[in-house]
Amino acid sequence: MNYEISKKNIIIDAKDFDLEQTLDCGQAFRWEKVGNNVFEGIAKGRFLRISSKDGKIIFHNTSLQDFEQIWIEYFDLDTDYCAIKQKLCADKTLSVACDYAGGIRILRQDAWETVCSFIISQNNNIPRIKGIIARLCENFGQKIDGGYAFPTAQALCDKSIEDLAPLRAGFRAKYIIDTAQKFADNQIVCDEILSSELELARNILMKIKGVGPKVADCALLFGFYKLDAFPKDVWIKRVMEKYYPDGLPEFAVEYGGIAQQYLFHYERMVGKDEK
DNA sequence: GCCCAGGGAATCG
DNA sequence: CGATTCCATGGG
Repeated sequence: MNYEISKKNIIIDAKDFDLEQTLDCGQAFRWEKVGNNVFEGIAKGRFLRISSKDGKIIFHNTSLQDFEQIWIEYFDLDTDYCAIKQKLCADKTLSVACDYAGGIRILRQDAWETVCSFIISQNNNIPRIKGIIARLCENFGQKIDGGYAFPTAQALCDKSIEDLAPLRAGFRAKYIIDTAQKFADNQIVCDEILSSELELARNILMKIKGVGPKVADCALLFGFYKLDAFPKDVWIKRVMEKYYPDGLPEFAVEYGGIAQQYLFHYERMVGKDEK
């Protein structure tokens, strides 16, 4: 990973990395756009301000240690997205979709945080999901420099539905508590899921109340880095009927999750363009 | 199989 | 403006 250090900032090439596409695409819910090409958020218990300018990405006020130990992994900077895109773009539709959304990177987020977040995401919209998660962190997360960390499973496992009332999470509150208990007492072991193949990993996660196929696949893609996980929401179901009635082309399956992201945003952009 | 849960955003009339 | 629709999952 090539970088340069300028004052307290770390700067990299923004090749295959669009901040807005990556941070505002519904894979993570704790990033806020605070200006043109400037985002702030908290991940892995750290606050970060990150911006882009003139083909560069700038990690503000970041130590080399945090960059190397946290952010390279989180933003998946050692993965060659150019090569993956080349593979996927052999398909015509994917090639067009890639032109719209080719700057998306799949973040390597915390597994527990991701499962919990996508349970909250079910039957819900992004602004409200962000609100519930923000209140979850403020109420139960550790105070850190710049905000609140995502609460641990241990911090939530002994809570009642009434305790979670301030979140206004609705019927999802009971699922959050059930999930926290399963993570806290090792009924769910992240390492087992990480080392399992997609189908098995899915079945493990779906033992959690509130985790169906869609939530499981989102968690596996965004929290367990299973790039072949292919979450099917209503948008993607439409895309599949329209372009791939017989399924994704075989060569795209191993990177199905990345393809899903390109197609998802392509379809939504086209919808907006038509208006 | 069908309806509902709990809520706010988006869209419609 | 108010009314309606949307959304993923589990339980009755």
